[in-house]
Amino acid sequence: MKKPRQSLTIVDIAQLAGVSKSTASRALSGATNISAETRERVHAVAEKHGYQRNHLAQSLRNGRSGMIGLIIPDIANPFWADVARGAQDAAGQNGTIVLIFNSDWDPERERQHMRALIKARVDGVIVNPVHDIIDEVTRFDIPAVLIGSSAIRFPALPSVGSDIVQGVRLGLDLLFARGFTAPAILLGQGPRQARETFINAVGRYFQAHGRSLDGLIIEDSAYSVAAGRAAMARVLHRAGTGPLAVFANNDQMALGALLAVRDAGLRCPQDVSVLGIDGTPAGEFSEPGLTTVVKPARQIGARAMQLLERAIAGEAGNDHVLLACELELRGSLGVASAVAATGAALAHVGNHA
Amino acid sequence: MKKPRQSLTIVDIAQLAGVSKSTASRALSGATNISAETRERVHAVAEKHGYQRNHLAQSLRNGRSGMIGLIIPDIANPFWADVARGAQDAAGQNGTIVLIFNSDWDPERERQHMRALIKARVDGVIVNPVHDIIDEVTRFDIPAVLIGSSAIRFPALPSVGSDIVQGVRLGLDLLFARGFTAPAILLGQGPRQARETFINAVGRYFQAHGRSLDGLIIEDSAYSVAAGRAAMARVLHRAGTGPLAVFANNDQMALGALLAVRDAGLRCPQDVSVLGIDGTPAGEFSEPGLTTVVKPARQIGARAMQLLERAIAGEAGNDHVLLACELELRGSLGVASAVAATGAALAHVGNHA
DNA sequence: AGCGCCCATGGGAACGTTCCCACAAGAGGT
DNA sequence: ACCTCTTGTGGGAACGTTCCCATGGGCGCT
Repeated sequence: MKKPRQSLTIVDIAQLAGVSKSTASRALSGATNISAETRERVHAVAEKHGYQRNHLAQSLRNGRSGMIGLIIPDIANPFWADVARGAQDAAGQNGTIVLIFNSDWDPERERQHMRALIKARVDGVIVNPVHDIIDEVTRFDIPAVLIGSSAIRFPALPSVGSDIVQGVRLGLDLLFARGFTAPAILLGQGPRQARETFINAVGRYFQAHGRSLDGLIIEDSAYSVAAGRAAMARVLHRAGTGPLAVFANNDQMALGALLAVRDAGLRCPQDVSVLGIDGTPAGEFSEPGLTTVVKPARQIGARAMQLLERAIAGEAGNDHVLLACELELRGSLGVASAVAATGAALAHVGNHA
Repeated sequence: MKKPRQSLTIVDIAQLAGVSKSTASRALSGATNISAETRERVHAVAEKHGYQRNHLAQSLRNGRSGMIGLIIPDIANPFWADVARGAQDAAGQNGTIVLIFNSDWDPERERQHMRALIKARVDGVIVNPVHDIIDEVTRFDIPAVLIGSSAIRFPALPSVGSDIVQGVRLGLDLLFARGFTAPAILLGQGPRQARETFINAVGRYFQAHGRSLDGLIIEDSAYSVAAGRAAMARVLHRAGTGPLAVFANNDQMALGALLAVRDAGLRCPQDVSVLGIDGTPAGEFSEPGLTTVVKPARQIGARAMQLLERAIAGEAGNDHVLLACELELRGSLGVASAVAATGAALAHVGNHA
């Protein structure tokens, strides 16, 4: 019953169906110039023997591997997992296979992975660049799409990211509507573009409202729960108590802020309000639930895949797509006026504007 | 400066280095029978021109694609993302590429992905089987390793999973130590093996302690937050108030249980204690933090990869590896004796034993 | 009825690599 | 000095597919 170890080839199928390998190839690849009857027969034989065309040989011959590479920081990070999932779903529709690599924010790893992808002869790559190391991409000039906020540094390549300006506007509109017109800002660490993009968006928003960032509490930190917790402790120390709100540059920091509030013996949202940005699933279960600006992770992956397909097809156009964020309202953001008096924190920063 | 679109081949490199393609191949593949001097020269030329051997051609010729397939339910699920990461890290050490596919718990998708992997000529597969559809694996007899609790249904194939019996023992030991000798049990839904494995482990534990499951509140549910929340509401209804503890068959349900406790106006852990199993990151930020039995997701992936490599190498041995779980102590599990009186729930079930 | 044309098919080359075998040159033994 | 053994190298076949080109038969057109 079981076939011998050696898998059968298209020549075997051709013989079994009584045609040449060329005809069998035409039948299986869905070419036009073949009679319906022959096509059926070949398909029947192939099906019967469980034959699958060798993708390697196919790729080698026609120069298309049907694979694309995806380099992200870490698949175990929920945001990037969602991006990957979006890309995979979009790719799966044409039978394209996605090769996922984790850079771990390490330029050297990124470079190694790039080489591996070139070796594997992927048809294109989607990269969240760690640094300015897109040399490899441009060097082998392979179709590429950039994802994430750092894409802005490479205007020559198409890119997809979340619309941080719009997302920040969403968040600040909500904060302002709730009466928090001088929120503290928690920022991530230095070199990556994300920090820059975020604080610029905040600045632009304030400018549009005839104000400046002067007087706002802006705390530098890092993109982790622990760092956010520590940073928030510093904020609370600086601000005193009162109807304070904080807008963190990612959900991890926001969750840390939640913990810091509790550490200080304060309540959220009664004493301090917290707003995050990302949309991490953990925000659903914190107490209170984290109100946050959710980035369209899955759509970013899907859209990047679409753009890449266009690039591979040679239809140029290096678009820079920014996808809209959405607000997820949970319990961590209260109302400033609900607090008895205009608190110290608000008064403290208010007179600078 | 920039090379023409057509990437250069080993023949070009050979010519440039003044050797034959055979020699160039030997130099690049690290074969032994070649002079050190020639090897250096070829390598230098290859490096200079940014040449990368065509992995497709390589694979086609020597029958090894250097790729393995990984079929998991969903990469966007943190547990499976961790498994994937573990497998990737282990694979990366030999330059093996991991192809990740999401079955979404759908047998039809699983089958499609299996076919895609066969087509891509992967050297082996790691599968978390949705159902009994391992026909495809056995049909094409490709080296395979199973992961997850359903592996037990396919004794002929090597497998890796978490040691549920040990994990449940860990959890119940803790519950018993805290004075909860009759915890309620929240179970996931039917067809999958996980439910069976879990409840059997619980039964075995009780049996070892000279008791039976009779009288325990066992609530059937599904593996989601919403389902866990609803199921916990039913448990609370049945049990009345008191020093109740609940052991859920996954963290999602446990998080739902936390919400249900709050819905009912009760406090955790003062009134009700909750224990989960999985180790989902969201459990860190719930209020209180979720005490849980964490499954060794990353190690499962890594170990499965090792086993698969052995299987590919032909070193048979279909081991069934079970990796130990660990306890993560957070706030959701209290102490029964801390409650004023022996509560109604405990008394209710106690007399059945 | 004859001519050309299209359609279905078959044969061979090619994709880029590795493997097998042959061969030359030098070393070492009798 | 001859034979053998080793070491480095080159030439060709092979992996399984698709593409290009050639061929033959049927059909419509003049």
